[in-house]
Amino acid sequence: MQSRVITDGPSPKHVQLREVLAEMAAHELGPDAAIPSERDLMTRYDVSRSTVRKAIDSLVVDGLLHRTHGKGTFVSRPRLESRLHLASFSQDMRRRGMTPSTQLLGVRADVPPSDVAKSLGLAADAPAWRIDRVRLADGRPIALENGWYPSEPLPGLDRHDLGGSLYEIFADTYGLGIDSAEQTLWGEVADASTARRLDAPIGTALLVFRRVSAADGLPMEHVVSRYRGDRYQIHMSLGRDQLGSDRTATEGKTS
Amino acid sequence: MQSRVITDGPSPKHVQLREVLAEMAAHELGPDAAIPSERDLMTRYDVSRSTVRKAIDSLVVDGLLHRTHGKGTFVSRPRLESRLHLASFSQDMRRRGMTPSTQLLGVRADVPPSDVAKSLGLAADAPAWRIDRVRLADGRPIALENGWYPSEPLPGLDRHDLGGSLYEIFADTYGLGIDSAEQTLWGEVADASTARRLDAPIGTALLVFRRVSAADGLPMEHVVSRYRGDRYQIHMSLGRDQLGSDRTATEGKTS
DNA sequence: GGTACGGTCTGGTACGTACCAGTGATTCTG
DNA sequence: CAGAATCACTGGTACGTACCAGACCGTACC
Repeated sequence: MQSRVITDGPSPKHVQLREVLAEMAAHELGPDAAIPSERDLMTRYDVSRSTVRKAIDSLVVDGLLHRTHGKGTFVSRPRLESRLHLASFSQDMRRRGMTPSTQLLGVRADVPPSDVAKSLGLAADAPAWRIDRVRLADGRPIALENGWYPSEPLPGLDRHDLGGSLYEIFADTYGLGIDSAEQTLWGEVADASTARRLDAPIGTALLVFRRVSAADGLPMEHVVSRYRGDRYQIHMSLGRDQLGSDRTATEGKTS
Repeated sequence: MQSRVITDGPSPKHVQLREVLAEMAAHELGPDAAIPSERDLMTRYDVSRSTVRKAIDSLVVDGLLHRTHGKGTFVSRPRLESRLHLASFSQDMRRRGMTPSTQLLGVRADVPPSDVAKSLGLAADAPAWRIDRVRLADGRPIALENGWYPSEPLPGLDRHDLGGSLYEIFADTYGLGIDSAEQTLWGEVADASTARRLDAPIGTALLVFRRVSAADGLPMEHVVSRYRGDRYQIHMSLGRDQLGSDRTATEGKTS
């Protein structure tokens, strides 16, 4: 077989070589097979070793190849990456055959703490809605939510029924569809007031989510949710797909 | 401030430079700030430009820096579009500019508990490898791993260096590429022995992952990892892709 | 037979050089 | 003064060289 020629052209040589090698790895060679040595490749394609190494480097970073010092460079088996698919609280609960409900603790307009204001892109003294809720499944408390929502794009939010999905209210009443979010998850231990709200002992393990959601690039929500670690689990499947694009499903689960 | 000197030493120069730059980016500089130019760095640290570029390359790959042709190289704001790799403890730590390490607590062949045996598809009295490890970042304990691995497909596993990625050993030595996993996450509170291993107070909040991984449909791993909830966070970025199908990227993070 | 030693593959590190290609401020020119 | 040309930066590509270090194999030696 004669090798494709690498030339000075529209794309850099190392990119062309990369494509040649990726093609070779995917078709002519199988997983665990060795690709030609670097010195072999440089004569075969008439490029320098650094160009060969750069091409291989990028394939190694992408997980297509892996190197072993002294032995060679080999085709990797497709590696694992994951993307998560997240469902809403209500959806999760219903999927588990449980009935979700919400207990509204309070709604009021207030000036949020500076970090919240910053997340929401608000001026330091701008007011926002503060909404505190307890989420329940089959009547048992699962999570405590402390949310802040900018008041300017959401006039009269406090006059709505806040016992259900806020996202539905945003979409139906204000025409604001939440389309992105940043979420951070960590562990915490319940303090006295949180424990009381969740009807749990002080010191109960909690899963804490902080989520900042946006509609059309505008932050609309800053919410911290504290889930009972003993009643709530997150489950995800990590599966292989194709190189660089894997998907997973995630579900909340109550026990 | 005088620059740390880069020398021929135990670790390659580009690795040393990488650490220096990661430190600089994280502390002296903030997001969007420019790092010194490549030619500046090569005189400042007395290394060649290719060494400088190699150090920067790896930080770019990890998302810490980004380059703009003609303008410079800049510190990235923590972006969250990178993907979660399943065996990514080390990579996640490095991405945060921390140095990962592993402390092996013990390896032995033993008969696993029935639930583990069931997960791994083993007979009730079949032996398996039990591997206990503490994962550290910058020398501080982050997670405690208790893993079980079937002994039949993994003969002599205890003779390998278990201070790094087990997945790499599986792939390189046994030709077993992990290609799927089921993972469950919940909250817990540290008991006495876990607390001791993690050098944390009893009652510390933990994030607990249970993962069952498989290669070619055969279960190869049952591992429970307990992360310190105060030092480890998971961050996910949720974006709407198509109607009704959200995608996310996830990465581990230490604080 | 077993061990030790080279030789020779492999990839890993590091140097230097040269030139190309964006970016943006300065300077020249009409 | 407005626009074009220039220049001094930045990173991007590509070359060549040299030597180090791990893996493997064959051979010479006990």
